[in-house]
Amino acid sequence: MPVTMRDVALQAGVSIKTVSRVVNHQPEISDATRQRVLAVIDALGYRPNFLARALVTQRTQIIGLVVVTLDNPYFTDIARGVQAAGREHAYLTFLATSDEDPHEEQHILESLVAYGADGIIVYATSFSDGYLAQFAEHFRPLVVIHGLVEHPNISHVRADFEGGARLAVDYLISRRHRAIGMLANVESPPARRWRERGYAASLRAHGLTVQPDCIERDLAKIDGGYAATRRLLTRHPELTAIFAYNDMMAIGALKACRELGRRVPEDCAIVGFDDTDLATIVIPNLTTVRVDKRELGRQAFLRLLEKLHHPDVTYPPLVLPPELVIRESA
Amino acid sequence: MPVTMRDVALQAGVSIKTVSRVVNHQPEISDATRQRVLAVIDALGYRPNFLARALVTQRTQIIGLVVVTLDNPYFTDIARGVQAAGREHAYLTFLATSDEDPHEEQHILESLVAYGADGIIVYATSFSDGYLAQFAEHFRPLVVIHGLVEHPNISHVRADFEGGARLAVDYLISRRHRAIGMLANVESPPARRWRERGYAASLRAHGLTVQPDCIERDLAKIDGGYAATRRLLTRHPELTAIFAYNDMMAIGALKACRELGRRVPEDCAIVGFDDTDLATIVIPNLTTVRVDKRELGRQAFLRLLEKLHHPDVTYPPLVLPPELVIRESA
DNA sequence: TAAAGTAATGACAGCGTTGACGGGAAGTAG
DNA sequence: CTACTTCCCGTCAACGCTGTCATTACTTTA
Repeated sequence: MPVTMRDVALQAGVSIKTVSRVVNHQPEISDATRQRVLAVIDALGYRPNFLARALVTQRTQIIGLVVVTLDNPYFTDIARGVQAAGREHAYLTFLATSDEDPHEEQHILESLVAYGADGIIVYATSFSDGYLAQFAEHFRPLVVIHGLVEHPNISHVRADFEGGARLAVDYLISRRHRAIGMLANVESPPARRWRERGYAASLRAHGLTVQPDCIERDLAKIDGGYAATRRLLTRHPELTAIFAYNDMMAIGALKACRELGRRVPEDCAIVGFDDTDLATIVIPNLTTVRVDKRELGRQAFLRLLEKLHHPDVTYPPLVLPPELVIRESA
Repeated sequence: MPVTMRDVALQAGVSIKTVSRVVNHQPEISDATRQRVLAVIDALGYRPNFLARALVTQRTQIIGLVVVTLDNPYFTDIARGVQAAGREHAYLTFLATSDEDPHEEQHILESLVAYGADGIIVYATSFSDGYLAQFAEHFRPLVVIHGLVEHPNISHVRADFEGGARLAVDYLISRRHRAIGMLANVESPPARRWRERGYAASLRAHGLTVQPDCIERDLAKIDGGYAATRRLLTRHPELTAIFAYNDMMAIGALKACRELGRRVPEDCAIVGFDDTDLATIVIPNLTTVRVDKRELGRQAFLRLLEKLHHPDVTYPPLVLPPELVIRESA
């Protein structure tokens, strides 16, 4: 059914190779035959078969992007950054989500290599660290966003979460808050608790003591933020401010405060993280730490491209600086 | 670098075909050789090359899903539905966004067929209608969500937008609203104005006149909803209710009302559409028309699967019934 | 005028896999 | 003991394309 080069070649009275040359814009061909072949291609509706091409060239011009979930606009923004950058360099981005299922994540990675993706960008989840190390062993260019695994095949890109957290907490302290709680992600293993380290560092830097039970953990979603805030505020009613793991949790906190009759920011200031689009649709608008998500995605792609062209060169991790965005919630 | 079947075959002392049989779980093989081959596969870290396989079998087990944007959670939910259903049937879903660029959308479709996607699911945009018709001509199974083009290669899945709109407006009328405005999508060509038809039908059914300039158009985003509402409410201060094209526009309307000093729902009731996750994070929570987005995605995939197995059978469009969700904004 | 390009095309092999078919060994039946 | 199965495995071609090299037909240069 599908039209192949052979069909075109037969019809145009040239060799398959000549058709190939036309399709690939190779110069060593006369204008006359080029036109003739082009005409036949058009008439027959020929489309090159990338699979076959990829099989021989060993390059697919496809890169894979694996993220945990698309629920959080944070990830869709990153995806957009990657896709846009990829597009500019004639790469097609294959976006796949594991839906928080580590098993599925593995499956996706395997499929990606089986289909010959030229490179892969992974947003690291707590689950994948161990697996990634071993995966990098048998796979080519890999860029990990917010990853921890050191490996020559892996390039790293991240935002300075710790610095961002300091920004947030410093600000709260500058606004005379002394009892500041934190909403953390239960799923973060110790090594990934950058925000918590920033939170603690800021408190200490201002002579405040860090109380571990002022950090409440839950899923990094709206519901998790809601539940965590209720628990935190019942245990520590004296808190006047909360620093949240991300905007999702901050929004949950907002909801909890409303239910508990605490005005935001008067009775309880709230600072989020990521500066997703959600930050400006809730009331009060979220004061939050902005991460340039598109840039993160873009840089991830560029790093990948770099690795694609120069497989042996190793770059230091790229770290993007976050920025505090002051709005209404704190 | 990559390990091929040939390598495994050599190492195991069997033919390539035998390795192939093991990899594909074919029965006609003795347990002894199977174990031996398996051992070598493991030792060498062999991974089958899907590209090569696809080239000969003419099936990739990949389906493409093309949506306009991932900004609106509406689309990510649909994507999840498709991916989940695909997973169950051993299909990998390739999600691609055109970012509202019709040219890019075309490019994506072409790439998808070039890479041999077994089928494609497209969420129709106003731009693609004409192109899709012609595309369907030279491409196999295609499922279009909310599409209009009739073609034997195309299956249709949609939600009953018109019915949903009637639900919303009927409800507003039952709450004694008589002056009801609507926020519409500028980009919808007449044929796709299901919601507007539902809106008009409901008004008429209740003996109310439809005033065309009570329908204000803008981009179907938060900002668009905001701007449209400001225009609408200055032109028609008498309106006591607004039916919005989707939740995004409804959220924009919420913001506009707040700025204009109109309380929601007391001074101006607002009904959204889609029931995305955003509906419950804004204040007041959005009364909206629920569309089962995951189910929409799931059904789209199932339709595709059906077409894959029985290319000639044609099914009538599948239409999902929406449902009114009453919350706080109306 | 012969030697040496140069430009345009074709022949051929191979990318890694599978489908179709073939054949030998072992088992079963007559 | 022959004939017919069944089981296991191998050979070969092909999927649609590109890289390499050979070939032909002209030019150009000394």
